[in-house]
Amino acid sequence: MNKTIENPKAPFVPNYLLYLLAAASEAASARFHSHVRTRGLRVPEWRVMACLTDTDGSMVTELARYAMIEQSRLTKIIIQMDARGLVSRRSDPKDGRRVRVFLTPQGRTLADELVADARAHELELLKSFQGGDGTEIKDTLRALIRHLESDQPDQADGTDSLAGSAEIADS
Amino acid sequence: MNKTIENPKAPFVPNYLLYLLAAASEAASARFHSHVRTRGLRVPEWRVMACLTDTDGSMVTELARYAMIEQSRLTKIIIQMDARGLVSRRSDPKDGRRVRVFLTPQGRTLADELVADARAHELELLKSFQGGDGTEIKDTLRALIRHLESDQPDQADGTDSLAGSAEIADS
DNA sequence: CCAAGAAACATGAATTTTCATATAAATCTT
DNA sequence: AAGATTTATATGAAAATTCATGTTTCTTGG
Repeated sequence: MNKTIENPKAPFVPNYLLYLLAAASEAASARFHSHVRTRGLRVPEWRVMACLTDTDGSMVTELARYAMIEQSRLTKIIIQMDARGLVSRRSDPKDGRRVRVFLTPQGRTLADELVADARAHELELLKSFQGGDGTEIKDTLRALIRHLESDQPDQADGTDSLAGSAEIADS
Repeated sequence: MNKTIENPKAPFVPNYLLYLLAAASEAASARFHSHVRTRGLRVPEWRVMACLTDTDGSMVTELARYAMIEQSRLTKIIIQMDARGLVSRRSDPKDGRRVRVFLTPQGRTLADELVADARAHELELLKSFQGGDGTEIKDTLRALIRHLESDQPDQADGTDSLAGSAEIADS
């Protein structure tokens, strides 16, 4: 049997790593995201709050990286959250370009509650999933993230499987 | 030392499973998603194409589940892709409510190319990551997805860590 | 010190996404 | 077989997101 010939019956998507990662992320988050919305927040807002519990007072650009939200989008989200009294924005006295974002007392209360809920949810999930504390899967994911972020833009041998011609499909 | 007391110095986000999953998914997909855009597709469109290489002719609702795209959004995406000549929509003769989606010849050409690129990218990634074929991480992700999809709506003991009061934060 | 450049945010217009609901076609009920 | 329900998709208005670029504030070299 020639292993280089693909089995025409084997579906692509359900065995594709990038799909599995996206699907796992979605499936794992679905319940908690519902809970977040129940508490009156959208998911990106929850991400901002969670990040601020770690790094209160960080600047917009830092927060954008940490929360995985594009900068101009984050700016708009933060402005709304400011208007709702969840965060406050103060320009950095040392550098007038920077805007530092802080949880308000009200924001912190909500954030702390949700982080507690998130921790509880995570514990239950890990317990019911494989009984442990998730060390294994977390280590794997962290390793993957580290590997991917340690830019390996091209193969050592110059191979670049993603550098074909770029005709776009137009009608 | 009391293990029930959280270490105030330990950041929440970078050790939170749901964050690790989302971050891993993002990081793993970033390069390939750029490639997809280079080829004139947006990410959701690529997802549709990839799914159709597996299940050409599926109905909108099925495709929505498979591609993890909400139905009304998918309908709009498909209409655009139809206008671009990438897919065609035909109503099911057996059931007039259903709309079946097919790759056009042009769409299939592009889809096949991108799936080949995706496979190559995946191989390189897995090889450079841990040398293997990804069996381990894939099995873990599949197990997690299965576990999450096998609805475990409540704990057997009635515990539901996500069922608090639902005051929303308004100004 | 000044000009040039860079960095950090903000903004606006075009596009997409969301959410609730409309429409249409099957299926079920009695 | 008519009416009620359910299923499948489409639609419209409001809201969010994207992308390119504007504005302001530092930084740096001369």
